[in-house]
Amino acid sequence: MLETSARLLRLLSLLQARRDWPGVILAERLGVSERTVRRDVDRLRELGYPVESSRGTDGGYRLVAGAAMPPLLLDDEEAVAVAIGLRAAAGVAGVEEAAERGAAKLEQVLPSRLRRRVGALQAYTEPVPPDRPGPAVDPAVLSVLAAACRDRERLRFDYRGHDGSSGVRVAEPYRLVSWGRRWYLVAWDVDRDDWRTFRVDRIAPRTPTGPRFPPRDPPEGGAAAYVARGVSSAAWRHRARVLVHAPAEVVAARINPAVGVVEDVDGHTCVLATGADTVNSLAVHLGLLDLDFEVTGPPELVDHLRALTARYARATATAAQGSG
Amino acid sequence: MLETSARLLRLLSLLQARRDWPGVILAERLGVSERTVRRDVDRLRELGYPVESSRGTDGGYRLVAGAAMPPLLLDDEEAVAVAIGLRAAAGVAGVEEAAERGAAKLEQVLPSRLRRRVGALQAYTEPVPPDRPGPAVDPAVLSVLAAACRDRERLRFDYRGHDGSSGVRVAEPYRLVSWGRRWYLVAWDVDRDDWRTFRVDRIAPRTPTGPRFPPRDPPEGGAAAYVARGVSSAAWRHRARVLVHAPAEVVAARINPAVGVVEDVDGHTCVLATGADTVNSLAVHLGLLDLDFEVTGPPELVDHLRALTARYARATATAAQGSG
DNA sequence: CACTTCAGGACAGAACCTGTCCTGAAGGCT
DNA sequence: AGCCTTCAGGACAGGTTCTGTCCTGAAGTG
Repeated sequence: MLETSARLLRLLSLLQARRDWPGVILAERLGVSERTVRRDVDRLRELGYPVESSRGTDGGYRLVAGAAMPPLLLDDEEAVAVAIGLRAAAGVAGVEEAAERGAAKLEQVLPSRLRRRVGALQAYTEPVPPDRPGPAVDPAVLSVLAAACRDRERLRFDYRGHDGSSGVRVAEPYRLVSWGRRWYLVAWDVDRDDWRTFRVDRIAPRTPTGPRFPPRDPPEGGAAAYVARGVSSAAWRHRARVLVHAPAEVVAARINPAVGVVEDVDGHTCVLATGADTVNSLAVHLGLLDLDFEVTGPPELVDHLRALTARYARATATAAQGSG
Repeated sequence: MLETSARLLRLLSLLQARRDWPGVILAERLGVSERTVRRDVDRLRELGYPVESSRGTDGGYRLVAGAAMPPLLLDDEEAVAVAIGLRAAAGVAGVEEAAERGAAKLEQVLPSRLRRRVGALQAYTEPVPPDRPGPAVDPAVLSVLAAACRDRERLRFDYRGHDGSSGVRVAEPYRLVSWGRRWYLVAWDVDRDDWRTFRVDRIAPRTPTGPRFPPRDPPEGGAAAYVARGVSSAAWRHRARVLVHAPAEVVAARINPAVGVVEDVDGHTCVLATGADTVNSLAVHLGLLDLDFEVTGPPELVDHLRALTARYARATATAAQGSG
């Protein structure tokens, strides 16, 4: 009977909406006998959607994850949220194609009143156009790498250099990190006996994975900070080591870890190793520290700081002297 | 027969995956007669999921949006994308609760191999914790406002001021804008005869909506820029009008529109009206212009610029004089 | 006009569904 | 241990639905 099919969907919906349902409540909600509810639960199970049950006080039924994705029964608000979210997911490396497909699938069936709401919510949610996407990353590769991280299994993979050459690397993976537009793998490079960061889009894993390895102390600050330091500094065209007249922890608290590394000197001064894409950015951002500092090099930074000093001096030359 | 239910879900899945299916192909895919396919299509229709059809060459069936959300049949990759997207959607004002519910619903049934993939993809996708959420916005209010914008219908609403008072406003809505953690409505205020920006969380719409109105020239630069100018400047604790020794278009090209307004003076100088939360930020960011400028007030800014100048001068005092 | 496709009735035969009634079993609390 | 809560599932009668086959009708397109 068609009502059987409809009821199965409603049952699935109820089971998705909340964890535990006693059979008698389900029978009330579905308008059938408890025996029929038990039959329906069996039907869901035969369809591949596992329904667990427990007896006794506070017993009941609950839907759990099985081997297959069941149909997703969403209410109006949730459907809107999924539509919004799929738009956002389209910008995430590794899932953009699936997100586009999912979005198309959803929009095809979204009731018009919900589609209007999605349109409203999406309007100007991201007023600045997203950066162009990074290199395509095969989701299967990400999956393999993620599993190796979790299971602490040694990896062997072909790794393409930026010059096009390729070599085999052996590594003990620690974490995957999404930074900016790219995915990175932070791993212990077995041959180099040190931590390394690998671009995921340059990795071609070899199978099978290798033997398991014991956990290792992670890089200082964790994988994200490690990648951030390596990636940002790699991108900088201008670098400097600046003596700051303040304790290291004060300086560290004022900067984003991606901006630089702070090294203590004598407890009340420290060195900030930092950089930027332009010498002006570098010079100006030092001002954001709001702390005294000294720069002795590189020469072009010194020159620019002197020019900036002169500009700031001219800026206030016509202002009244002193102030209340 | 249980197979009827299963087949309906498979049919729904096929119809969601692609636009047009001739009946004979569906019959092959589902392993039934074409007559049964027609019965199944009728069953979907009775369940509230409209299936359109067309006859003749290139005819076939397609699923369209109806009054209700059908079950969403996602493949593995799409399910991962939805899970990722719902996490992202949880940060969007107006849908965070529904997104959390949707995410919980999905994770409850996501097969474990997909859950691991979601975990991998989400790892460090947003290394910086999101700002605390803005005021709750009723999605129904957003929906009403969005519909009024689309249909160009005059609105009447109760509007709470920041001091708690409330008054009735009459406006011709133009756009909804999400800026930072809040939603804004940009509308023509009928009584004030000018554009205004309204905080959506302070709006209580009155029904019914009013008469339609003809389209009006939008605010300069569009609604988002309009909100950006108004909102950023409202938040600034320190403001300044700075004379910049460069043409207005050069200066405008170097700043984010949210940072300030540029007014031409004489073709080769202009005034930048800008601001920041701290006097140091204001002072330092003027340096990012990389252009000569003059500041005559306010006094605390002048003082700080002089202090900054002295700091920059000290910074290079020990460096070698001159450079190649 | 010919070919493509969907729409849907009629029929025989097969299969399924439901509510009722009942026994059995497991979990938790006293 | 006993009692109460819940799920598990068989047996049965009665009723309903489903399927494939066959067919006519209709609409769209070239």
